[in-house]
Amino acid sequence: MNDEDARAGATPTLDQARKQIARYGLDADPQAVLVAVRLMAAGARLDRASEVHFSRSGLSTGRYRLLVDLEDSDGEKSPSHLARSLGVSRATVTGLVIGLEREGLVARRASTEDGRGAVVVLTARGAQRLRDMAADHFARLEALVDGLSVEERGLFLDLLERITQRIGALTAD
Amino acid sequence: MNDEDARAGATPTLDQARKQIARYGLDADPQAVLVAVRLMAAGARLDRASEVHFSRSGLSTGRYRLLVDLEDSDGEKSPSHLARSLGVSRATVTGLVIGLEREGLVARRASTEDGRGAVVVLTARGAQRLRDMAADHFARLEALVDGLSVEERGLFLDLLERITQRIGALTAD
DNA sequence: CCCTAATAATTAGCTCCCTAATTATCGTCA
DNA sequence: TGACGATAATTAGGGAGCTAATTATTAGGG
Repeated sequence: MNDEDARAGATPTLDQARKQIARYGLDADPQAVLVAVRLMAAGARLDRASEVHFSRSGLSTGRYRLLVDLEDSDGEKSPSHLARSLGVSRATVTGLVIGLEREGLVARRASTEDGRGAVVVLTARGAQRLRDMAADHFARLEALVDGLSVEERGLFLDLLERITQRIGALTAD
Repeated sequence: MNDEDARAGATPTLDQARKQIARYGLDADPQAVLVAVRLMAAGARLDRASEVHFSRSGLSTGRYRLLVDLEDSDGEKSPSHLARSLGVSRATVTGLVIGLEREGLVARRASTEDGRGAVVVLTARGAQRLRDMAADHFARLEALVDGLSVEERGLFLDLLERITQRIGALTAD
C-alpha cells in the first residue's frame, strides 16, 4: 500500500457522502458528515503514522506519552494517576510500564503511603531516551503543521476543540 | 476513567508544550507542537469512540467502512481493491472479511478472471445492516460537528486537509 | 473492632491493525 | 515453452488498548 492509495482511502469525497445519505432517503448534511468522516480517517492515519514515528526510537505512542508524563511530574507518579492523565485505563498503564521496565526506561517501587499502590519512576536511561528523541521529534511535529500560518493554527485549535468536545455524541446512548 | 479525566489526558496545554521544548533547549514553536499533539490525541480518542459507536451495531470501524465501500461499488469488489480504497493492508482486509463472512454480511467467491483473486460480495443481510444503522449513524456524525457553522466546517476541512497532507513528515526518513 | 464498600494494581482474554512469510497464479521475456 | 519476477490472498505473530475478573489493602459505619 503506497502513500497515494492510503490517502485515497483516507479521504472520502463530498460526493460519496451525498450518495450514502441519499441512498437511505435521509436529510443529513453531507458537508457535516464529510467533516466527521474526514476527521475520523485523519485520526486513524495519524495514529498509525505516530506509531511508526515512535517505533524508530524503540517506543510506541503510549510509551512515549507515559515517559513524558513522568518527566512532567518530576520523574515519578502512580499508575492510577498516569492512567488518568494519559486518558487510558489502568490495565493499559500496567502494560506500558511492563514494557518500559523491561527496557530499563522506568522502574517500579511500592508506595510508602499506600500498601496497595505503586510508584513508577523515570530512570536515567528513560530521561536520556527522551533527550535523544527531542530534536527530531519536535521538528517532525512542527513539519506536520508547516502548511498553516500562526493565525490558521489558532483557528484550527479552536475548531478542533469544539469538535472534540462533542465526541461523546458518538457514544452516548 | 470518566469523561473528564479522559479529556484532561487528551488535551495537553500550551504550557506543557512550552516546558517540554524548553527542557531540551530547543527552539520549536510551542503552538505548532500543540496543534500536532492535540490532533494526535483527538484522533486517538475519536478512534476509540468510533469503535464504541460501531460496536453497538455489532461492527467495528473497519468492518463498517468495508461494508460501505462494497455498497459504493455495486456490492462487490476484490480484497486488493478494498485494501487500496480503505487504506489498510490486504492482511487486514482478510481479517475484516473473515469476521463479516462469519456474520453473513458479506460472502466470498473466487474471481472468474483471475485464478489468484477473490471477490467479496455484500449480502442482503449486509445491506440491511447498513440500512438499519443509517439514520442513527448519520445523526451522530452530524452531532459531532454541530458546534460549527457551515463556514467553519469548510474552513476546518481545508485546514485539516493541509495538515494530513503532511502526515508523511512524521514517518519520512 | 469487624464487616463491607471502594480503590490500586494486575491478569486474562478480546479486537483492531500491522509486518513478514507463505502459497498459488499470472505474465513476460529469453 | 520454461523460468522468474510481480501480484493475490492468507497465515503467523506482534503491539496497542479495552473490559471484566482477581487479589490486596484501605477507610467507614454499625
